[in-house]
Amino acid sequence: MHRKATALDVAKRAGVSRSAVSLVLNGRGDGNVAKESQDRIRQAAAELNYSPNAIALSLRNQRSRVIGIVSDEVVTSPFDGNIIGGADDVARSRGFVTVVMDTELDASRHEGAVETLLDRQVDGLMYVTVGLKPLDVPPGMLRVPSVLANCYENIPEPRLHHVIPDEVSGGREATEHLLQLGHRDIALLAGLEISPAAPLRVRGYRDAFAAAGLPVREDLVSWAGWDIDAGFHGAMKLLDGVSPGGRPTAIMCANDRLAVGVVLAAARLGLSIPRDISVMGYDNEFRIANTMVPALTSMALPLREMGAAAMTMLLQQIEDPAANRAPAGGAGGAGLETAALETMVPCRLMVRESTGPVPAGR
Amino acid sequence: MHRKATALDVAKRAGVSRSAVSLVLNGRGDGNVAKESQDRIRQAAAELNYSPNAIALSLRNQRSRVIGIVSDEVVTSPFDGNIIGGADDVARSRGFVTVVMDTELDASRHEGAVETLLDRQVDGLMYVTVGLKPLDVPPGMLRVPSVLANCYENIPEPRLHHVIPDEVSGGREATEHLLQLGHRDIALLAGLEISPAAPLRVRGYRDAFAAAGLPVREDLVSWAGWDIDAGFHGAMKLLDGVSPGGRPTAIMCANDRLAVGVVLAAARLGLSIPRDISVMGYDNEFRIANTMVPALTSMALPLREMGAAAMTMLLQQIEDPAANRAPAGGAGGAGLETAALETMVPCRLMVRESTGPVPAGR
DNA sequence: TTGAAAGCGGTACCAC
DNA sequence: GTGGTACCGCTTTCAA
Repeated sequence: MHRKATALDVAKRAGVSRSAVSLVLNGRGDGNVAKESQDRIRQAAAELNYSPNAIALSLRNQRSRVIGIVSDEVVTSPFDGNIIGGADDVARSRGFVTVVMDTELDASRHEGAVETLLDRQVDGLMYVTVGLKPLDVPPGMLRVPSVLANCYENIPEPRLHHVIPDEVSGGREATEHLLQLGHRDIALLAGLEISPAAPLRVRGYRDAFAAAGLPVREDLVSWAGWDIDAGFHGAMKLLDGVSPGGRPTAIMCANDRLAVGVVLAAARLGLSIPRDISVMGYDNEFRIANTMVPALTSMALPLREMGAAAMTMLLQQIEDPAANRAPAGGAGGAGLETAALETMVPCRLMVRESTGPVPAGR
Repeated sequence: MHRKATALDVAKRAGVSRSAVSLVLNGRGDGNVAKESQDRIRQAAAELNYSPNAIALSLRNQRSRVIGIVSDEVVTSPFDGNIIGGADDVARSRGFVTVVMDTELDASRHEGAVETLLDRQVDGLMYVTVGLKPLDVPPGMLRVPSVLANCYENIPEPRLHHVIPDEVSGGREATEHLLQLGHRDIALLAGLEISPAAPLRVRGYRDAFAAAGLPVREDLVSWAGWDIDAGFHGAMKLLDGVSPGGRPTAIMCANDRLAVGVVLAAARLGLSIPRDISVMGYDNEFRIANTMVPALTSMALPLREMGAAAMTMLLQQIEDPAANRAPAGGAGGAGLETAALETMVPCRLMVRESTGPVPAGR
């Protein structure tokens, strides 16, 4: 439990000055320090297990090579953690480390988390949410390079870049998958209307029908909720007591949990999936979609890609401050700043066993 | 986007010295600084929006009031995030902040994460895992106060305190719940034998039978796995084609996902839950156990309590270095160190709708 | 080729 | 009651 070795300890052991240690260990030894001294320094450092004090470095260099990630509940909820995984991959590959602070959905803590991180000299900030949502950006985020992942500024002139999934085409491609299988009576359990993602997925559903020149059966579209029981009851309403000819041949769900409920309802009713009815999920939740019986066809959110894209933009801003930020309402701008970018990452269709051709005769 | 105000800026504006600023803003003004100066200092600080640079503070004070949390995959997996939530609650209430680093199950990154945190002067470290498991403690953790949550040192003389759930009594109480409902033929889908938690839950199951003076039907116990499909196939094996009199009246599952599979299988077979058969989950997974149809009776892991308990022990060590750490193999010990403690937190039974009395005639 | 010294932003001790 | 100054660990400039 000894004090950690400092550069001075290394210098003493090698019989040189602190400056020499600094130069050598930062690769600027050649031309400045004698070869012999270099070897002694490196050896002393190894023997003492020396690594520089990152705090002192940050203070001196005014940058920390740390990226702060603030999240509403990515750590504590079961969802969307891979955004952070993807972001961290990119950060590490470029010599940065990420630290995460979770505010457990308490909006009053967002700003404090940002200030805490700022006081510790983070070089950049990333805000990540569970589920697509608008965000009131904590003011501190405007003081350093920052990006948003899975959320966006809900104002006319956004100031920060953001990366979100392309929910409309996700919804459209999911629907197209079913249309291609011959389905026409495709019910939609649409999540909750007040959530930002759900209406976009519904729009994609409508777009697919429109592009195919087919009408949407409005009686088959409902705002169900997001959970297993909502899927169950939604499916019962669609299927229970309805004649085989009258019921939908496919049910598209706004997430996998709804789909679990649908599959459960179908089982209760003695309906076989996908023979009697196809079921489509959304989110491709790990260890749910792929382990259901039958395994769920689902639309995967590009979580890791989103995190990676957001981190890439952030590091770009940090390392090339010229390409920095959008005009902040016009006042004080240097005039050369670029507008805030919206990056939409496409979703990926995962075809599994819960979808199949439309039953004969339909 | 100006440089942040420093104590010197405040001092100039208030017409005093840096020392005065420091004293006043740290509450030691009275008796040292004139009331008038105090007011001017406070006002200047407010006007400049001054907050001290945490990096400089850490360097000066040799402590940061930051707790580093390293995890194998709590951030990026769907599980056990509430351990961190509970830990963070306690840390914040005592004026510390937590930062989390997730290594995504890559053991080669554990040590690097610890060193990174150590280089940033964290005052303490906590290691958190998804699922109970043994841990090779990264050596760096022995250099500052540290605790383990949901994991433990698998060696004869552990050096760090750890907090884990009481899986044996969890398994026992779950089984007792079913026994009390009159069940005797209770199947067990036991997870995976190689995972540390599963055998403990099984032991609890056996303990409950033993305490009741009842025999365990070994043909009903199987290592199924952890996922929905495993639960489904396990249940089919127990129920499909078996006469009503020959099948178990209850199925206890080592987690909720298995239970989902069991419910699904029962639905396929036209069996009603809990009328024909009771199903018991484990973990009380949020938005799975409580939203299943029927809602699952489950054994809740005390995640928040575990995190809170671990953080409480950690802060205790930090603030009272006397009560510091267990003997590290005997060498160099000062003789007064306490042994590493194991804290077991009880699980909580959540009774819902998937369990009921044993069917008449059984 | 090397070492001395300044400074990053604070705190705390010590003269005045 | 006040301000000067050393120091935390490191990098960088400059003089020797």
